[in-house]
Amino acid sequence: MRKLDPIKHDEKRREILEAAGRCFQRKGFKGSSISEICAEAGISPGHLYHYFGGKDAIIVAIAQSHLDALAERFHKTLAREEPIVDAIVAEINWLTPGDGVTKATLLFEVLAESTRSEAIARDLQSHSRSMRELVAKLLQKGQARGEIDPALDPETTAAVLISLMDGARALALRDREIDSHQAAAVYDLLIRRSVGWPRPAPMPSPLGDP
Amino acid sequence: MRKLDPIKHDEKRREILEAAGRCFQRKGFKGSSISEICAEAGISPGHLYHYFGGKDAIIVAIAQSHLDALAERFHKTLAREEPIVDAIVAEINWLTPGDGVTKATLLFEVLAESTRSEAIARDLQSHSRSMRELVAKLLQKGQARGEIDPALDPETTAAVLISLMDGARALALRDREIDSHQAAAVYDLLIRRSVGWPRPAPMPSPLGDP
Amino acid sequence: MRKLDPIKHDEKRREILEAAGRCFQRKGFKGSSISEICAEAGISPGHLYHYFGGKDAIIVAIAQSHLDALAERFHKTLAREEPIVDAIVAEINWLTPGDGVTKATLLFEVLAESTRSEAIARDLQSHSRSMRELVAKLLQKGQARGEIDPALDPETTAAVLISLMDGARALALRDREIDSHQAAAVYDLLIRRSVGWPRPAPMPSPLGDP
Amino acid sequence: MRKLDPIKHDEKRREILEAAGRCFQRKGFKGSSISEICAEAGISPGHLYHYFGGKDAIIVAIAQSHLDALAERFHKTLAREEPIVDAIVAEINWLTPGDGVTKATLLFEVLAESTRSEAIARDLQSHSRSMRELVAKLLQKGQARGEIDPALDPETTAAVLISLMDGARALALRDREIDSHQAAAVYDLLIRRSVGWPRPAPMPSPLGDP
DNA sequence: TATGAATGAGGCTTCATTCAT
DNA sequence: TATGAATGAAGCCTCATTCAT
Repeated sequence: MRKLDPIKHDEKRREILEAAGRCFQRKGFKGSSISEICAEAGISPGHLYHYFGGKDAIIVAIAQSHLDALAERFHKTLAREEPIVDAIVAEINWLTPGDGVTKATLLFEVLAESTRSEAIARDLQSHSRSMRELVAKLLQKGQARGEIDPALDPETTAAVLISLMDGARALALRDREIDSHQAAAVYDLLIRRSVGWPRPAPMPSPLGDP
Repeated sequence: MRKLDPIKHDEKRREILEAAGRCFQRKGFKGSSISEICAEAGISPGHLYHYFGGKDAIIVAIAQSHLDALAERFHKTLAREEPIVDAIVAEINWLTPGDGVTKATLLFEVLAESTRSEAIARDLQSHSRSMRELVAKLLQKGQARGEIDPALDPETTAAVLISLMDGARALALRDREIDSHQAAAVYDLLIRRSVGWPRPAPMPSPLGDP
Repeated sequence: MRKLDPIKHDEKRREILEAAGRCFQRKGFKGSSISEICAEAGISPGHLYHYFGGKDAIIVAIAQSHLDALAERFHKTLAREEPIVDAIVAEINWLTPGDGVTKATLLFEVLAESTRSEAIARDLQSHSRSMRELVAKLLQKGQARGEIDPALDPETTAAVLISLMDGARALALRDREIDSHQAAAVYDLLIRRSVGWPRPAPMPSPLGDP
Repeated sequence: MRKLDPIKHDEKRREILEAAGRCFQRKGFKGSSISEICAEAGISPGHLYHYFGGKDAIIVAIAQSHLDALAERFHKTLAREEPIVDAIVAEINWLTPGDGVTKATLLFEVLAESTRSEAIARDLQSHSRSMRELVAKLLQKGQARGEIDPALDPETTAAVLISLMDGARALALRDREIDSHQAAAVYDLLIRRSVGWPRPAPMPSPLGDP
């Protein structure tokens, strides 16, 4: 009846969300049942409905919180004030080790679900927009400093750079036999060579050019 | 006495698979029910089990056939005998128009499911491996011709290039407000600058450098 | 907070079991559907699964409880401390009236099912063993008292005597036109003459012998 | 359209019936599906309906043919013209070896089903009646010859003796650890002592009586 | 005679959700 | 706040049966 402790309430909500996240990672959104989530969270099914309006609400909340978590990670990396290119490379480096599968699953779940759920689509897009704007701003700063090719449209380039991270996640699932450090090195090179400025000098052709 | 046309049998199987594909695209693997699929295919629920052992078998078959379709598209593009870089860029260009959402959904569904289904994981990886090997071979050819940076490891580079296509698909869902042609141009530039050889000369800074 | 009455839980379980027992008696194990059982028990189909893991679990539980019931009846009869032979005869007498059909059905269902279900086979055999051992002990006592032929192996004889009760149940189904009291009298005579000791004197032939 | 060969027709029917019998033995009446039976018989489901009106018809036919087989066995034993008591003992001896389980299953299936199917109930009772009458006649003959206790009602005694065989089948399922030969010996003794005439002299007490 | 495609009802079970306590 | 009993719709699948060939 009375809100005894709104802080505890939020904490419980978070606990449930974490339990749900583990379930969803293992079995997917539709594959996880409310009772599985309750078991994982150690609460009763009835109780769960004090914290969430229904399964869809949980899914939306998980999608949000997962996107939040990714954004937060990214913000922390950016906070180190390195050149933006280094930050992106660092993110991709973080993705590549063996637990890439685990890290990637939920995002693809969210991407797929964004196709069906208007709410998730909105979340996804607003998150992406804010990350994109952040990156764009840094790119502009880099352009001002002469570190980034000024010919690039910051917004579009930002979107593409971010999409590279999704690609790296896909790679973790697709090519489990590819050495992750080598892959990271290729990404690094790919990014530096393409957006960097002044463009790195062409390496002398191994065949020798006159 | 009369063994009835195994051709018709295969055709029906394909029909059902197509119906299932449409459902899965709309509602996802777990979100599509057998009866929805049957309705879409215009058959009775019982009948479906003459053609597939169960829902999982359908999902696996769809995953396979979707990956096959993607591979086939890619092969066709490669068959044009352009430089590999152009082929990849062309693929990404194909992805970018407005129906990108539709084109992307099933792949993410498959990526997510590969986390849970051993069979799908195997399919995904073998498909990826064969695409990767193909691209790697072309990269080597390009290196021999002096079109591709010889410093790059072909296999790893191939994996990364392919992952760019997945990234482009993610971009279609994430950033629906980004102009797809501009994005394609950025991808193009990104790829050419990084793997191309002889490295394109640094463009003169638009700001003018002394 | 409040763990709800485990007693009520058990009671409900028993209620469902009783409903299932009635269904199984009417239609057999495989012939009774979960929804029939639910209707008989007055609960919803979903609810049944809070109490039983599945239909097989119900069948096993019914088999157990039916065997328990038979054993209990037998124990009560034995508790009257009559000679063992009288007890067996009394049991057979109880079986013979017109409702013999009803009484016999479930047992044959269990016997047939014991062929297919390892769990039921185990139950059946452990129940039989314990009844057999009980009877064997009483036979030994009878042998000590000179009431039972000491040449008989108690264990084997016990098994055979118990099997007579199954036979009597079969008779109820096979020969509905046979007078049950007469049959009981023949069983009585059969048992007394064969295991009794001192052997009853040969009756004088009614035809008279010189 | 035309009955090409009524003999072949009957033969096929028998083949199907045998296949069905094997299925029913393994899985029971309700537990065996038409398609299992078809697979076992090596025919198509549609074809089966040229020989039988439906599953129930097959069950009834199997029940009949199983009862027929049992009766035939019994007739053959009786044809040896031994005393009736020896014949019954021989039957029980045949039942007791280790494959008793296999031999018993179908009969219990039939007994249980006779509770639900009027047709099977009729079959069962008419078979039992005819066996009973046969045995009764032999008992009367034995009484005339002074081999059987003349005090026994032939019809009722016959029913009871036949029920002993059912009991022996139950014993095979209930008490798999009981030595079957010993059990057979006890049955033998049980029958001889009870219906035999002149009654075997009381054996001297092993303890010695004054 | 023989096949196997086709049906649709119904079986078992799971699930999201609600409600009394 | 917390429980778990309770519901009934729906999901996957199997089945007996029919029909065109």
